[in-house]
Amino acid sequence: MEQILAAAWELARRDGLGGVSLRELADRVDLRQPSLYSYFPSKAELYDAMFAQGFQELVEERERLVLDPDPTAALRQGCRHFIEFCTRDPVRYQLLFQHSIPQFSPSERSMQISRRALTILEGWLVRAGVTDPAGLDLMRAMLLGVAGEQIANEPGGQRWVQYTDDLVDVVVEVLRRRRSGPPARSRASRKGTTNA
Amino acid sequence: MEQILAAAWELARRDGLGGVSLRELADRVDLRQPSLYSYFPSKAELYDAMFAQGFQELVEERERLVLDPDPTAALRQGCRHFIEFCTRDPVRYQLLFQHSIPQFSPSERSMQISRRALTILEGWLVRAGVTDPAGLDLMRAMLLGVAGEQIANEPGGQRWVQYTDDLVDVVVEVLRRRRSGPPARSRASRKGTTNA
DNA sequence: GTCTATATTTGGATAGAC
DNA sequence: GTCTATCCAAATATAGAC
Repeated sequence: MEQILAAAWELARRDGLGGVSLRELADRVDLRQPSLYSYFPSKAELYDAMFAQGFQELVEERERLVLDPDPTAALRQGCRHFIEFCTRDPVRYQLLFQHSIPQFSPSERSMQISRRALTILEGWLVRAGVTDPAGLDLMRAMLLGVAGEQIANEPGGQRWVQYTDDLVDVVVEVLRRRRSGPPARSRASRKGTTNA
Repeated sequence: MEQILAAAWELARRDGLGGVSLRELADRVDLRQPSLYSYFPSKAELYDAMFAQGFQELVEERERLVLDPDPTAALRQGCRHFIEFCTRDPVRYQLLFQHSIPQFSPSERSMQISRRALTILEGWLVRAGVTDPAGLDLMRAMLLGVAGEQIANEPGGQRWVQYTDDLVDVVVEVLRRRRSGPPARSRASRKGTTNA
């Protein structure tokens, strides 16, 4: 079962997520194709297991991180790890963070694991003084944006990744500004906001 | 031909990009399936035409924008439009900005159109005082991150979109800091940088 | 350019014996 | 749980007449 999942990841890395075929998957683990149905009632459930496993890995790696005592440094560290986690395995990134397999949507059980990962990030943010829920949204969007561009345009490189720390700092700063600063500028009250 | 592309987009929105079938596409335009091969030598070329059309739309919409005289306001405006452009049509976003059809990669002709779109964004940045090439990279990453999260988690909503202006400010701020600040802090020289 | 007819491949999934 | 055998559906693509 573990072997099946491992082989599925291998195939996904070679042929793309959608290109995983149960026939070849069975071959890889020395089974006949129908035998896979003893493990997964459908292909969608295979994807679901991969999804759960991916987030499980993220959670475990995050729990294993030895974080700096300084909360801001710890946050930077956690964010760098996340970017590295994404770029390390683009296919996993695709399954976990892009909804690129239309016939699959994660089960409730899998969603719970993904929420555990999110909760950890939230903890880092709170400890760094970011309590605004917007902080979580912004940070996620930013990190996924950086990871996505890095993967799409320069897999394995550093061109985007190198800015992670700076981006984290500034996002924290913006959120701090929104909290303490002048009553957050609304779109309407700002100069030059009209579109088209 | 125009009709074929329009029908293809409709199908893509309904069944996903990968789910576009030439049979049904032919039906929609009152043709038999093999007749499509008079228009496109392969399905990949159909995707390529859609890709080119999508970026063509972006370029034209950008050229039609009436921008604020203040360069920073104009930049924000352009970025807001981009986010709106992405969220308006998630499938188009997927084809243009995620590489989610493995068997397709854009032709040189299509890439040229996409580069025209990028050049416009670059112009906005330069006029707003961002000349560092990293500015373009970061801005793209941020915008795609926001659009992606918005589409994935709350299609049609504003939860992420509302931070667009702030993110633009973040990017500008990061670049300003790197330009003027102390000789850009390297990862190694910073406190608490060790991972794991 | 468009048609009919068909080739060819490849999926996921099921039935039923062992 | 695993197998053999098979089903069924769907897809892209080609051949050749009109």
